[in-house]
Amino acid sequence: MEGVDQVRTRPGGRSAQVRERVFAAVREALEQGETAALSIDELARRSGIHRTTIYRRWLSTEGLIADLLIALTPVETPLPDTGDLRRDLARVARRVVATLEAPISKTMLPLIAGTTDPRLAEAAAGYWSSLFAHTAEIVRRAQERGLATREVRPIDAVESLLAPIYLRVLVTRQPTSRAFIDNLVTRSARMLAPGPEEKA
Amino acid sequence: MEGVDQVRTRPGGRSAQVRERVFAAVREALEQGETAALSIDELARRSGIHRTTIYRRWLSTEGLIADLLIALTPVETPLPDTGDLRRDLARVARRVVATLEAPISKTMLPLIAGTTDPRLAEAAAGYWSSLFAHTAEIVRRAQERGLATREVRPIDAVESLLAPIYLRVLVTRQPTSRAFIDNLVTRSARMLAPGPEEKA
Amino acid sequence: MEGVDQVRTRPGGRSAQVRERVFAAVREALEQGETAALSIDELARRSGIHRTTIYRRWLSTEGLIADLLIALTPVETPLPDTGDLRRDLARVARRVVATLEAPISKTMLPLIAGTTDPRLAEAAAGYWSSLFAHTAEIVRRAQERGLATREVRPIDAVESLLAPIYLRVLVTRQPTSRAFIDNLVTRSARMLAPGPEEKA
Amino acid sequence: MEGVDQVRTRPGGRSAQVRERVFAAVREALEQGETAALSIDELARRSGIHRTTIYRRWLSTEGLIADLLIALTPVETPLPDTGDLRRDLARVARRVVATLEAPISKTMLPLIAGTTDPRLAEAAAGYWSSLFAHTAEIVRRAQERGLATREVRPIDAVESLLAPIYLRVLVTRQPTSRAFIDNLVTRSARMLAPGPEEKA
DNA sequence: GACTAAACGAGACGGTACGTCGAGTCTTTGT
DNA sequence: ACAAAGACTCGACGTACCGTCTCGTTTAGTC
Repeated sequence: MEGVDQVRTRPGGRSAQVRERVFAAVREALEQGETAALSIDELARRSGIHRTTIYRRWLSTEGLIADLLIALTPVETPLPDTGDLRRDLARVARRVVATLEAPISKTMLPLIAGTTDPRLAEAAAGYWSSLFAHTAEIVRRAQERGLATREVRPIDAVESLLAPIYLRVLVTRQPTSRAFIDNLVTRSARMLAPGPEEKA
Repeated sequence: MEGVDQVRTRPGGRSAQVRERVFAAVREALEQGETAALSIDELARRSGIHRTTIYRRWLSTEGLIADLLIALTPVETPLPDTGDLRRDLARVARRVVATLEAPISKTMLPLIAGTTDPRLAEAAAGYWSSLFAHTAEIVRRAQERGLATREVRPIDAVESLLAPIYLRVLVTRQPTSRAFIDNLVTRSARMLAPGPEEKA
Repeated sequence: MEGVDQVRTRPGGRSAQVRERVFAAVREALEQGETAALSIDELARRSGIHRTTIYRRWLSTEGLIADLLIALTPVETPLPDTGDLRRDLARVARRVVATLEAPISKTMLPLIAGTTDPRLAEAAAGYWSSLFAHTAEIVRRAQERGLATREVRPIDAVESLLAPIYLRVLVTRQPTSRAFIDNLVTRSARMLAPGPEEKA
Repeated sequence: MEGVDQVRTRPGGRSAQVRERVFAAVREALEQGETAALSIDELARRSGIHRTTIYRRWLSTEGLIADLLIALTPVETPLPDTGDLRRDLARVARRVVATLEAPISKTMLPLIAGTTDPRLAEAAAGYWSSLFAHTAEIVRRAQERGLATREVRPIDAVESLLAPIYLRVLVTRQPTSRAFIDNLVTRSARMLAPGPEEKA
């Protein structure tokens, strides 16, 4: 789980430091939303690491970001478990909104959406499958408690809950207001409502 | 409905022809998925229109695409109306999948997702709000027939139906298979299921 | 006779000035013998003209030097005509030595010797054929006066006179002393001595 | 007199093998006329010897070539001695032409002409002084037989004979045709023709 | 039908970034 | 302890596209 540069044979010392300094420059650029600062030239300038070194290790900006993304892969943050499915869903949805509105995501998402680099695409796919699978636990618990239908797979429910958020942020650029989230949770709750025969 | 080049004082003749030839080049590039061919230089080469002329009229690639996107705004295609909500939703979903999988969308979507150009963002927002509002008619009809709850706004139902498709195409790059669509429609149908008191 | 950029359509304007400033930088570098300063990057720095502009106009250092060389092509300097062939030859030889010992030649000759660029090779060939043809006049006059044999072509005589100078400067790096020149002239004089039957 | 790599402390072992493998790579590059293959990187690649090793032993490409040139210093090839000075001169001239036209010379000569490395310059100077001194024997014999004047030093005669060949190959890039050689020999013969008083 | 102003064609320029290559230095590793 | 391996800095290469500029040339619409 070392990222793309598997060949890292000399973990101690200069190489590791190079890696860190370049990553720092990338993070800085992402946080500031300065897409232009993600050019290799500019990253080299900011990190103090020479252009050719970056090329040698990562080949391209996208490889670099893929590598970084892997490091960012969501630590298994504890899920809300209030006993109330709606409340749990709302918390998760708000958390995702907060994440997507954060500068680093605002910058990164379009990059991921637009890339043709397989490494970056794969890293991103991994990120989301991991996030969704983890979050699905909420629905699974609700199913076990008889609070959610078993006719919808937990991971699909999560997809339906979160997809509209991504749509608004990435595509239609509509606001992700409080009211929108509430509405979204209501819809998910309806989708997950147990049928009459499941209530027993 | 003049597009971005409001300054167009001489609609007839050469100017119009210039506009068409450049648009044709843009469309061609989009269809071939050749992002590189969307550079002003390459468009100039392909269209036979001089670089400076393109700059004068559109200022940038994004302005150009915004202008084109406006022209592409969905003609009000007839909606399916089979009397069966599930079937109608499935048809719409499949149609959207087909559109998004088409080369021109595959190329354009990331551009839209990634742009910072307000004109392009606005043109895109207009495109989708128009598409969604139009499609919502299906749900509205179902509500009138008592086949769908009135507790979910038609436009929100459409959002929930289509958002996962965009998510998969743009972000997670999961397949948009037949099974996925079926599953999606099932979820939407559950969301729209009339409550017991609505059935009367 | 405008050098390589025959297309120069705007002689009075910026283009002409660009040309001059770059040439000045090249001349400066040649005179200082700083081969490294003949890199496009360094010439751009010194001339204040942008790298890409130089590439556009000359494609490479060698094209540039070829262009410059054409401009340097020997103005038809007056030839010595003392009535004494030996003395005339000596003067020409010394003049060539002086030219070759000048910093600009010292830098340029190896470039010409080493180039694979056809334009530079051609420009150089032109330079020398012109120089030799011009110088041959001395021998021609001597022939007319009966002071030199007609069995050696004037241009060959010049070649034999001057070639050892080039050999020493370029290849063997032996000194081109006064004594060497005298010796050289003696040899040429012997080569050109009229046969008994020509003396009449 | 082992060349530049004075550091060679272990003549029989690995060091000697390294030397040979690198030399082989240099020779190969010279013969193929691939100047680019004379870079340290490429030589390392071809020879299988590590870059740093080459740096340690020779410091630069030029040192390496100087070292090699010393090894190539002309074995004392037997001189023609037909009793006919003209014929002998012609044979020598043709042999030199053949040498210079050989790929290895074509590649090496410009390097020598252009170098600023004193070791390489010295090695080259040694090569030519040895070649010329050796060849001068032809003229010396002719003098002893009364077939050539004593007023021209043998080594100078050789210089006059061969210099035009170098001039054409290196500088003016004129052809070194059969006719040219004949003409050249004629001129040298005239230069060496004994005076009336020497004929006795 | 000639005139005028907008639009277009042409092409040079300065500028940023690209990705690559070779030179030469310095560090880590293995023996 | 030392040489091999290799990661690093540095700078040049040649190219692509950007956006700007100055000219000169159509051409559309008007008087």
